[in-house]
Amino acid sequence: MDREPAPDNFLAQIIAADINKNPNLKIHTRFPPEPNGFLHLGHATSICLNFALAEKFNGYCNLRFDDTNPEKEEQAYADAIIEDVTWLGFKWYGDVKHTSDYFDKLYEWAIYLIEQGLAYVDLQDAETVKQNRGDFNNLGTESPYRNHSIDWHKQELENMRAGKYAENTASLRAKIDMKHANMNMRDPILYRIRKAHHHQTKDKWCIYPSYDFAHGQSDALEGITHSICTLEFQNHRPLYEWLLENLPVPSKPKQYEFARSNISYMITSKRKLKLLVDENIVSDWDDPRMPTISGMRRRGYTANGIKDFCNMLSVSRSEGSAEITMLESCVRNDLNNNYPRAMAVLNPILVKITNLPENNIISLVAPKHPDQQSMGNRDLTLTNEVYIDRNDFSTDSSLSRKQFKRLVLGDYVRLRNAFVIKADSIVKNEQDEIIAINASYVEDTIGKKPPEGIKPRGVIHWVDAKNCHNAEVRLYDTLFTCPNPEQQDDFTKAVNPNSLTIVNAKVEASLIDAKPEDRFQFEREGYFVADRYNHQPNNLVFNKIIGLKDSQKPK
RNA sequence: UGGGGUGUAGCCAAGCGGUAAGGCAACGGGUUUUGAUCCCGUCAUGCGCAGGUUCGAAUCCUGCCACCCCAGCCA
Repeated sequence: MDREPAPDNFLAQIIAADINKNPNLKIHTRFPPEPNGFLHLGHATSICLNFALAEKFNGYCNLRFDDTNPEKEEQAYADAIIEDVTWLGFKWYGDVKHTSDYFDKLYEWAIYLIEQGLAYVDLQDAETVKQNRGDFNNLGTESPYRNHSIDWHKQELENMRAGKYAENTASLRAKIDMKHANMNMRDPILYRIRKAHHHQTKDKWCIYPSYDFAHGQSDALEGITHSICTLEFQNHRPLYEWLLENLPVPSKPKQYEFARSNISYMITSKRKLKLLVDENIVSDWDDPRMPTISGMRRRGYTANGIKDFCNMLSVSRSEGSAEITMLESCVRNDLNNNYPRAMAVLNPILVKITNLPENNIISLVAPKHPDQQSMGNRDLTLTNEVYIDRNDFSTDSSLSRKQFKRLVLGDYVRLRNAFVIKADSIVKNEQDEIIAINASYVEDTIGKKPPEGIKPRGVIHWVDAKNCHNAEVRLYDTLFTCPNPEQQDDFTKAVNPNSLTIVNAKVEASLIDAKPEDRFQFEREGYFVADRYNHQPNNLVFNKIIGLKDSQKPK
């Protein structure tokens, strides 16, 4: 349970050194999602990193929506992101921020740059701009508008803002170097025309700042000290710094990049995730098989399990793919330590205990957790009819005790939290299928060792057939059959046809009190959660979160 | 192809010139009324490769190799 604290990652080391140099430094990070989709596991690592770093160094972490592209963004996504971050258990500093909160300031700075001779309006269309940028092997060529007068550029920027130009026919560009080896420095676009409705600024603007022109300045405006992003932005850092250097910004944040890991058997490409939803391969973005935060939540993964995983992954600059077993281990660990046990039979077969009177009801008390008495107990009843799992019974008496620690015809087994029984005979239907087992119980074995000579093969779970509930149980497996679906030519071909199986189970009586999102370990089966949306007192629905670790040897 | 990055066990990863942490996985064994948990143990003469510097190199130098990112008015 108590893992070694992870050693400081390279970012924590950088921050520690910065604080060492300047003891008054107040660390300020930020998580800056674009509200254009649902958050997934990849975002979780970024969230955990930013919030954890701020907390570790007694600083702050902002939540800022990077909303510079009105065509892709929606308030509904922003709302979902807020819900996810909150569910993970993080509290951002102050109000939720938006890059769009700074549009006025950004526009002012655009004019400033023109006045400094460092930006210009280019009236070439998008295609021409692209052509003239050159490529890895060919230098770019300067725009004919590049050296027009400052006043001309100021006027044209005003014209852009006033809506006098169509989309892609004019843009504001930084005047840097069309021969730069870094393509991002070849007079990057600062403002482009988008005649679209923005979920925050409505119809106030028809020109929008690019990511590059907005991000660093927003960081500076918020007093961000360490601006952490993923590796693909490395090539943007020189531009990030160029802008902060040439603008009268109130602070000088520093950008650092880290590698975001892929996880085996998962995809985190937004486009591909969307395809799964659109093609009805999954029910929605929060389908329990999805790697989205909301999907994992509905699946029953715990926020602490996910956070432990992000911590365990650590932070580096080398990209790779983590095994899903790491995530599962963290989730299982949290679930094992902190959630109560119950019994549920997924594939029931009736056992009649023939030496127990018909109307006899035995009351039993079982701990909710084997090693955490503080969780208390639960009540169970036991009558002459119980259900056990079909897989826990065999007529093959040649099975060794080691191979099959369950009920075998003619042998003994203990019913978990109850007495020892012996299977005496089976009942078959016309199709020659076993429909019931006749058994007898061994007296005085509740909470006690059986008498000499009686050695139960093992312990199996059960539910009282006369006092239990039906429940729909949804069993999940990985959404993909291969470990690297993202690398496949057609990832939909790797979709696991058996990623969802629904069974009708019998669950112990106490589970009638389960509330949506309550989690349990169904003993010997795994961890389950009452479905967030479909579970009701008159319609019990449980999702399998994850199985128990199973060291059973292959037969 | 020009530029920017990264290579330590099956996977993630520490290591910052003094003789390879930790976790996941796997495999042995012990405890156990969950084939779980828990506990013990095993698991890199080796750090992408080849040279060099040094008493000493995963760490420094040189040269290779592999992989990732960049040629959106996306972020």
